[in-house]
Amino acid sequence: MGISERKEREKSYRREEILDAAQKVFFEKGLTAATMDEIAETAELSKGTLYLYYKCKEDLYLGVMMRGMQILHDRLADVIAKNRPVPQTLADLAQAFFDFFNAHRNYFRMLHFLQSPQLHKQATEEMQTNCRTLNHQTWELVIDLLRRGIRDGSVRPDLNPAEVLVILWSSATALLLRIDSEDDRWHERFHIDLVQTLNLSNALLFGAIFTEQGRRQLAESSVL
Amino acid sequence: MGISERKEREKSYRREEILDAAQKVFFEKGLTAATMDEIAETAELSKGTLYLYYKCKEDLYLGVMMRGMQILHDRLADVIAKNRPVPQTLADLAQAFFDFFNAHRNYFRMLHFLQSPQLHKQATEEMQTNCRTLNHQTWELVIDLLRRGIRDGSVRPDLNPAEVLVILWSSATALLLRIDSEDDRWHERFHIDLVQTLNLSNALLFGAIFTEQGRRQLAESSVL
DNA sequence: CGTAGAAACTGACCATTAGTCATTAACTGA
DNA sequence: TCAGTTAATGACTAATGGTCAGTTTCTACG
Repeated sequence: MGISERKEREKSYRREEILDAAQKVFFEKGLTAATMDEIAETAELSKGTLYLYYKCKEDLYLGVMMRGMQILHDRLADVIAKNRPVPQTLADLAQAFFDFFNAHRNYFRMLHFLQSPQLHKQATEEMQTNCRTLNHQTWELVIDLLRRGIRDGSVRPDLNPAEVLVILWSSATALLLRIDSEDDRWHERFHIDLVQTLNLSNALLFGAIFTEQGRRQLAESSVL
Repeated sequence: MGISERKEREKSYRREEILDAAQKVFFEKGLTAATMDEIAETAELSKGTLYLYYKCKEDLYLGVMMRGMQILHDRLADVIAKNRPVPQTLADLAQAFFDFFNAHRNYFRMLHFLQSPQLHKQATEEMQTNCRTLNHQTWELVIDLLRRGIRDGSVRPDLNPAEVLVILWSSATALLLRIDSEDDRWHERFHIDLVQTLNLSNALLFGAIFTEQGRRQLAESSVL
């Protein structure tokens, strides 16, 4: 019978509508300053209704955050799907991450929520698991790429791909975070441009994880 | 006249007592879950009195955080004061940071507060400035060391010391943050030990920023 | 139709808590 | 001893996350 299906559709549509409202408010105010009353008003619903669809404020936040994670995942998957040589693909991934950072700054700022137990402790286990699963999927994409690089001789075979991933990912996100919040200060105080520093960091790490052949491949394609 | 001086002493002593109480509560509960009432009770003062000494909850938090930053600063300064060769000193600094992370986990967890405008926006400008100044001082220590390394030929002269600092600092803190909150998950899911990964990260970056001579120096002293 | 029952929705209400301020207590100096 | 200053108090306010009894809307069936 089609009615229960329609109900399901409406229900998940309503969930998305609520996320739309939450996103608007979280983007403007951040987690703490955003209020459930304002989200309810933006969604043109009563506060009580929000709680029929999401257990708590933090779950709403994670819901919005997952949209951002999905966008990032898709962008990176696109890059990998192009199937260019591994070294060039890694450079493209770094660029895609940077593009995501610029195009979706508000989502980027939410991504660190998962990192701090202090903050996400209140979210439901289920929501946290959903986020982490998506995270892991994205990481697996890159790990697979690194494995390919090891097989084709462009990535050092003595390195564990998962270790390489977490090193690249951590240093990139840490520097982007600084670019987001401290770029001016580093410019004034130390006369450096953190975007340039991010490129340097990637160059240093790429140089360290590629084989001689991998470095040659990257240099050739970068020259063009 | 000695009385006004004694009053000053008592005032700053009281400020420290309040920080002691705040520290205890923040360590146990974190910023959000800690309440001013509990801090007041722990300090055996009324809540109103807290606000005579600190403008807001966030200032108290930053006050406690600065204690941690000072400890870290002192540890790193100690290492640098030993005046070992630059490459070995950098390795020692990495180890000292890791030791700080282990010995003062609660302080470490507070350090990321400054990074997120969402969070520290409410703290007074003055308190934020104090924190950043201390931060800069610590960074200057390392930048000076890197300059020395460039002069003595152990660090690549084509790199900007401030850029090298922020790369090393960011990747180290980012990995420590993951070790703190995600070590188990990385172990289970990807079968890697993030502490080992941190060492790998440092090794890769050191290899990339040292000259041939610097790498030799490090290898020699590490062998011992 | 009409109605019983289910599902969706509401907003007044509660509990918690950051921050305030009029009042009180303690101290100082003459 | 006392006027004036400084320190401390805690009842109070406003804001806000979350709840739930009651209302409305929808569905299925006689």
